Order: sequence, then structure tokens, then C-alpha cells
Amino acid sequence: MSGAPLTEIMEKAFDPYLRIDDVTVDRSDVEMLRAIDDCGSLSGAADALERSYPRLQQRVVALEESIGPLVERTRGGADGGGSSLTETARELLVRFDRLVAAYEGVARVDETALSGPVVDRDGELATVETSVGAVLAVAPADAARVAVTIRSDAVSLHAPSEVPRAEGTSVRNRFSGTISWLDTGDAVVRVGIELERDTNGDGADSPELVALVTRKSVETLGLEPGRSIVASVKATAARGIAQDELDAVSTDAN
Amino acid sequence: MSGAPLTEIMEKAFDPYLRIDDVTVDRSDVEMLRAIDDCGSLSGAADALERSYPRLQQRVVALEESIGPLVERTRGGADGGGSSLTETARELLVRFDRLVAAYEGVARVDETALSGPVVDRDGELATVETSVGAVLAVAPADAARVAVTIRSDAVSLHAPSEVPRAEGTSVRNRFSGTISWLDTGDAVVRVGIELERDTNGDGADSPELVALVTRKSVETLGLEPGRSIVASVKATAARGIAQDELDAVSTDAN
DNA sequence: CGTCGATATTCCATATCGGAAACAACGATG
DNA sequence: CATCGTTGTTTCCGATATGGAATATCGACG
Repeated sequence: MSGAPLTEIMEKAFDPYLRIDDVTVDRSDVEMLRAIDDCGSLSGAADALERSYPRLQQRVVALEESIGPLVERTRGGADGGGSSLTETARELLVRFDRLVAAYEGVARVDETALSGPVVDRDGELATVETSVGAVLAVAPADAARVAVTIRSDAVSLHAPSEVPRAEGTSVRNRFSGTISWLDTGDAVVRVGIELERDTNGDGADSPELVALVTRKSVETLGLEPGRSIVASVKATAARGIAQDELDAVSTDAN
Repeated sequence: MSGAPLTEIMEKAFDPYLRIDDVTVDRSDVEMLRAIDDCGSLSGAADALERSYPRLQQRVVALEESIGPLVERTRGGADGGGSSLTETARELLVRFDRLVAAYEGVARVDETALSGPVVDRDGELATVETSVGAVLAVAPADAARVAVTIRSDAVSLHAPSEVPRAEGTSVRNRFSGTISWLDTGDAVVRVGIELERDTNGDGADSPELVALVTRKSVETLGLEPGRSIVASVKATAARGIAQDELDAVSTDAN
């Protein structure tokens, strides 16, 4: 089953927005404020964005009703006037950028999924028995079986001889494996790691983990296919989702 | 100037969706498929969601045109027929859940922002001079000055005596500091860390870093206010956003 | 005091969304 | 074998939101 290559054609995306007292500030609002800042006027912004002036102006008013002054408007003068952003508007832009940057990271990064039953639980922290051993992850309280998602930028690699002692770090998950492939970018390298299977747990998952590391790390650690490596993941960066009846899905590259 | 308590009333949010060959599968689509699964029929789902049948059915058709068969339909019979989800639809639901879980993680986690000029660059990897020393982060290529955001779930803590050698791990950023506060949840603990200031860099930032760790780690490492600690962050988990002219914003709890 | 460029406002065309109603399919039932 | 009940399918119409053309208003500058 699942003969359709859904993974291939599917594209993760998102619409971030900030909700402030009734209004939602989304991408187009931010784009609009930026254009106003650049052009120095509402009408100029409308031209630049090829939007109608009335709508744009109304949108500014609507935003200001909930948020407060965003655009300082001036009328008259040799140049007819103009507008500039208030400090509040600038802060809004910064906030939005940070939000996007954070989400963007999620969308651009590979994820590995390991699934299995919850064998122990302490509040929102669950111990999950997977094909590669026990994994500690944040998971919803009502899940008996979860799929644990691990972002590749949360995976750290260590030389087998240099693995920090468990007592000395806050990193709770540790996996031994062998590097199976490298995908080298300009400064960042994706590393495919074939994990050692554990005796317990289901065998359903492809035991592959993807790590995102710097090229510098690749050189320092001497990473290359066939090499043994230890991967570690913070429990708080491993997120489980309830999966009581749905079947497992394995590694997902995007 | 910036007198408005924007942070207080602002709420991060997002609309995740999957783009598949022209159509976008969003929350309501997923909700619809779930309802069809639960009710065993399109009409039942329409009732349950209090949506009109025609729209719901048309939406199913529209999705299927781009994605492929999602709903197996049967007409006639004692019970008049019914519908069930295909394997493709089930996979879609799992995919969406994972996407939401990943984004959800971003929204729920604290972020620390450190800003400063880019002093070195290798592709998308930049070295940023901050008030607490040089930070290696992923940053847009055209930024001369960036704000680096660090998610609290990407921060690992180590006892000062157990810090792994730089040659042995892929973790490139390291900060020494003192624990200033602990916020203990049921299983997860937020740790506030006052970082040691560096001689270089701007002094604009509040040099505080927030880490999210398990309670177990708190016990094992003996974390408590006043204690010296070493925090480490993978370069690939530190994301910079361009900030050439906008002013810095410091720590942001949500 | 007229001018000019920008801000505010009014009003209308259009696309989109949502729902009511009629229609078709199909197996069980008598 | 006609009837019935439930569900899937289609058609059509009204409400709502969206976008834009035209117009009125403002105010420092020369």
C-alpha cells in the first residue's frame, strides 16, 4: 500500500501570523508595511505592490485600530506629504521576521520519525520503545503509541571515543550508528546515519537518522561513509505525536 | 518610543499546510478527512462539522484531482452506502500531524536573541560577534548584521568538568555562564542562564540564554541558581535574521 | 492664494464562499 | 419486481468578501 509517492510531490509550507487583539498580521501586512517604509508613502506602496490604494489604506487603519499607531502620516507640502513607520511598526516587523525564521527552519530541515509504544511516562515526557532502542521524547499525555519526530538540526554527532558521559550533560538520547551517506552543501552538510537496531521494539521503521552539521564538523570529525558515529538528541527536541491506530511512516526528506 | 507592550498582547500563530501539485491541504481539509473517517460517510461528516454537503464533496473531488484517490465511496445498500479513507489519505493525515507537531514546537518554545555584526562567512554559515562572544549560525547571505535566534530546546547543558572536546563533537557554539533561575514544570524545566560577557561585541543584548531540559537532567547535573554551567548550541540550530538597520530585541518568552 | 502630491472616502463590479433543493445510484425488503 | 431509505452527485442562487475606479479632502510650499 501507499504506492503513491506522496513524499516526492509534497511540500511543507505555512502561513505565519501574529494575532494581536482581534486582528491577524500576516505576510501581506508585513509586506505592506515594508513597502510603505521603502516608498515613504501609502500611495507609493500601493503602486509598488500593484494593489489599490483604498484597500491598502483601509488595511492600515484596521491594523492601527487594534495595535495602535503604525504609520505616521503627513499631508501637504511641496512633495504632497508622505508617511513613515512608527517604532511600534518596526518592532512588529522584527517580531515577524523572527517568527518566520523559526518556522522556516522547520520547513527546510529533514525529519526522522521513529515510532513505537510508550513504555514509561513522566508528565509530558515519554519513553518510547523503538526499533533502535528507548527514546525519551516530549509527547501528548493520551498517547499509547507515538511517532517521534527528530529534526536534523537537533542531532549532534560525536566521535565514539569522545562521547560525553551521561552524567555530565543534559542530552538524554544517544544512538550508535554508521554513516551511510553525505550530502554536502556550501557550508552545511546533511549526514545519513544507519542506526544499530535494538533487540526490542518494532522493526517497522527504517532506522535511518539524518543530521545537519557544518562542513567544519565533517572535517574535524572525519565523517565519511562507513564510519562509526554516535548521534545524540535532546529529549526536549524530540517531539512525539499520538499514533494509536495509524501506521508508521519512516524517514522523510524535504 | 516602543512604549507599547507589544510583546504582552502578541500571540504567535501559524497556518500549516501541505502544497501538493496546485492544491493546498490545510487544517480544515484534514479536519474534514478525519470526520469522514469517523462518520464513515461524506454526509455524516458534513453534519458533524456543520458544513454543507455540496461544498464538502466538491472539496474532496478537488483534492483528489491533484493528489489522487482519497476517499473510497460506495452508493446504495441497506445503509445507503458510505465512504472510507484510502491509504494515501491516511498517510496525508500522518504527514500533517507531524508538520503541526514540528511547528507547534516552535511556537511553544522560548527563543533567545543575540545580535551583532557578521565578522566571517562561509556560504550560509556566518560568524557573528555578539556580546557573549562569537556565534556560528545559519544566516542569510546578504546580512551584514544579524540577530541570531536560539530555540531553548536546542540548548544543551554540560557540567564544566565534562565539556566535550571541540574536536570530538559537531557542536560548534559554546557559552559559559551561571544559572540565574529555574522554572520547573512537570517533567520539563526551563533554565535561565546568565552568560559571561565577552570583551568584544556590542553590549546591547541581555546576555541571557534559556535552555529547556528534562527534570532528570536538572537532578543529574545538580542544576540550581548560582551554579556554573556550560551551554552548547549547534550552529545549524542557530538561525540568524538580517538586521542591518533595525534595532535589537532581546529575550522573548512566550 | 493657487498648486501639487499625497491622504481619505465613496461607490460599484466581481469573484468566492456557503447552502437549499433537486437528482441519481444502489441494495435491502416485502 | 416495485418500493424505500440512505448516501453520493449535481445545479443553481443568494450572501459575503475582495479589489479597483472615481472623487473629495488636506496642507505646506512657492
